[in-house]
Amino acid sequence: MPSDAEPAPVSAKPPVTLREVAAAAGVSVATASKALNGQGRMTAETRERIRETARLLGFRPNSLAQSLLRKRSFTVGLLTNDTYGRFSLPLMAGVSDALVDKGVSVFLCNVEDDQRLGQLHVEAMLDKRVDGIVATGKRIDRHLPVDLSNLRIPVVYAFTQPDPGAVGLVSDDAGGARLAVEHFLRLGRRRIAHVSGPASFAVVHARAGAYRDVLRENGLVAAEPLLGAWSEAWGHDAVAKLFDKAGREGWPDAVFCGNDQIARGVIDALRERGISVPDDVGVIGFDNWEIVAEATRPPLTSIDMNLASLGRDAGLALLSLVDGRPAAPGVRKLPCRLVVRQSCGSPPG
Amino acid sequence: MPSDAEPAPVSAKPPVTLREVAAAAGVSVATASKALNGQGRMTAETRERIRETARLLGFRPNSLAQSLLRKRSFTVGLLTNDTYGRFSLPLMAGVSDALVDKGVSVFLCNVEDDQRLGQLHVEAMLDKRVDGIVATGKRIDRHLPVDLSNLRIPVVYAFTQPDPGAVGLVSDDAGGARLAVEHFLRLGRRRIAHVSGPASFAVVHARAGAYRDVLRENGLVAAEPLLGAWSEAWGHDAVAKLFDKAGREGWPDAVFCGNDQIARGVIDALRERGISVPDDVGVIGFDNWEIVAEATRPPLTSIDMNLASLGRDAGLALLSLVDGRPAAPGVRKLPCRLVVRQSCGSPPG
DNA sequence: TCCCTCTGAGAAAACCTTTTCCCAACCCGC
DNA sequence: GCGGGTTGGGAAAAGGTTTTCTCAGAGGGA
Repeated sequence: MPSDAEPAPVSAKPPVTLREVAAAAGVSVATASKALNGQGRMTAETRERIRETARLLGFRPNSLAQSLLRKRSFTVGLLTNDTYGRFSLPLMAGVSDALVDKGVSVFLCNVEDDQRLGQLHVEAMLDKRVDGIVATGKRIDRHLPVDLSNLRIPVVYAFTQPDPGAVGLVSDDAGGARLAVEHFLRLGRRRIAHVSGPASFAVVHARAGAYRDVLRENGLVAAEPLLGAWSEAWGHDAVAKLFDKAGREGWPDAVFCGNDQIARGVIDALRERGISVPDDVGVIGFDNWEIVAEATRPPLTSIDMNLASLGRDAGLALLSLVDGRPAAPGVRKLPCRLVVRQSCGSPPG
Repeated sequence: MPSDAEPAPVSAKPPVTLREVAAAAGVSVATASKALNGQGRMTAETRERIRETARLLGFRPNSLAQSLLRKRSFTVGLLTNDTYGRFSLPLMAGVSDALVDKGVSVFLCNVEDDQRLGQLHVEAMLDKRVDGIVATGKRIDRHLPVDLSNLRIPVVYAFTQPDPGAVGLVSDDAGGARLAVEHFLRLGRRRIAHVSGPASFAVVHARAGAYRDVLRENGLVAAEPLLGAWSEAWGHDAVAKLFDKAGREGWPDAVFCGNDQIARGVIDALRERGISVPDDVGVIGFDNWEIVAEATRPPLTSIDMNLASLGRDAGLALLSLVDGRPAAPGVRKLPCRLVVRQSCGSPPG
């Protein structure tokens, strides 16, 4: 067997180093480095020759060595406790998106609600010298089970409770609720009910507050919000409470729901009662969880929290901090967006 | 103002190095390193003193420096094109879980279906000297938009189409379908229909094949599977096709659905027709997407693909390869699991 | 011819850790 | 006291890159 037929074990071939490039180009590593980075002074001819050599050899600088020297790893950690990622994943995608273009990679750290796991991940990240951390979670009003307050590196909190004095980004839930209720009002709806999740969630109060405010500003009285669970079943129950009573004229003509699952339950329960959506009652959800919103009959108008965009902003804010540009501490609220489908009908006339 | 009141800019304090530990303990860095790693020979007293010093100073070895030397970064990349992560996220959590305990961190790389983005992420990972890559996606029968076939590092494919000769892990869809159909048979159901997704998906054929096989093995004739979309709406339509015909005796007494959304549509459509689930018809879904399966009325029995466990296996397989232990190439199928809820009823009698 | 300045490029330190080799001192038996 | 083995610990190289400093030579003016 001719020896050149022997398949080279690909995995054994080490990456080409700067030293090899320099040798091939007949210069020192210093010159090679400078040539590739556009630093130093040399003839254009020399620089181009080195660059060409590097290209030919497929040279790529060892990021580890660079990081060691520059004290910047171009790496950040993304901490989350939202295993099933309904909220986290778009957010994570946003963070990653914003950073990959700047050559920054993202460590995924799922800490569940486990202190030990959190500790483990944070230490691993610190050891790997991440430049910063984005902390995110499934609830805006809860801390992750880790203490990030005394780290040597910047931390940005996105869609989770920030430490005091830290930089946090969350959705503007009150603003989102406003969009929903004002949409109803524009459509001529006047008897607007609000069905939401458990009182233990801060967002429930933020949204209910805005619901009341908008109605009051328009000279209407808000009904007491119905608080329950974040589930379809609660949507069913709420409809029973709202509509199973004498006097059709007392019925709401619109229901603003705390999330899309509740809205789905509401819509299904209304259909079962022969009440038409959107003709008799308009329904708006929250979260714009497409897979749910598009499966309701009719498809659900909903409030989108723009989580991907929130993630991008968080990524950029972190980068800013890493680069030493100070950011205003405190919580910044990012606007929501109304996504109109068919559960509210058209304006009258 | 006394100078000690001046708040030290926390972010400026650099991490403590081995050199500092050595100096504080009055030994050389070599000795310090050996003391902390349990290498070399020295008096127990010396070793303990160094360890204590390190603990006091909060020394943590710089992973970058270690990686540079060991040519192992204890870092892997996780490539996915499943932005909304219904399948990816449990899988990713599994990979991360399996690896964090071994000190290995995971780079999250969302490539959408974008070649450029894929290229960008792969190069970033290679530059950062990841030890290996787990590739995953939203479809078992599609490639990611990146070429991973000639990398210097090992690659494991999980829940996505592997390159020829590579190591791949997927769910055993045929086995899962078998579990479902056999469950129906155990419950005494005999006229079992199959409603599934588009014919363009490989899993549709795998599951349909197993459906036919099990029925044949039991001396029953399989109806032609109804192929459509992965949606609730298609579940509704399919029920119309199956049940809106003369002769109640021709109706199925069980429907095996290709995913939980279809199953949900089927259950809703049956209820609207006054057909009882599970009394008249049993329904089984696929994916065990809890948020859907638990919201159907009655809650949906479904097939779980054990994706978290698949992710763990993929992580461990990759680690194996990284450590130089060869793995059998080819696709390994991991068993699914039947999750019984209330949509199939109890055994007769 | 001499001195000065500028140009192009290299040597070496630095980043932090691990590991190999080496050395000095000590103990033992003879 | 001496040779040999053992013990405790240090010096130095290695890993790949960047950056600062240095230097040789060329060019120009007097």
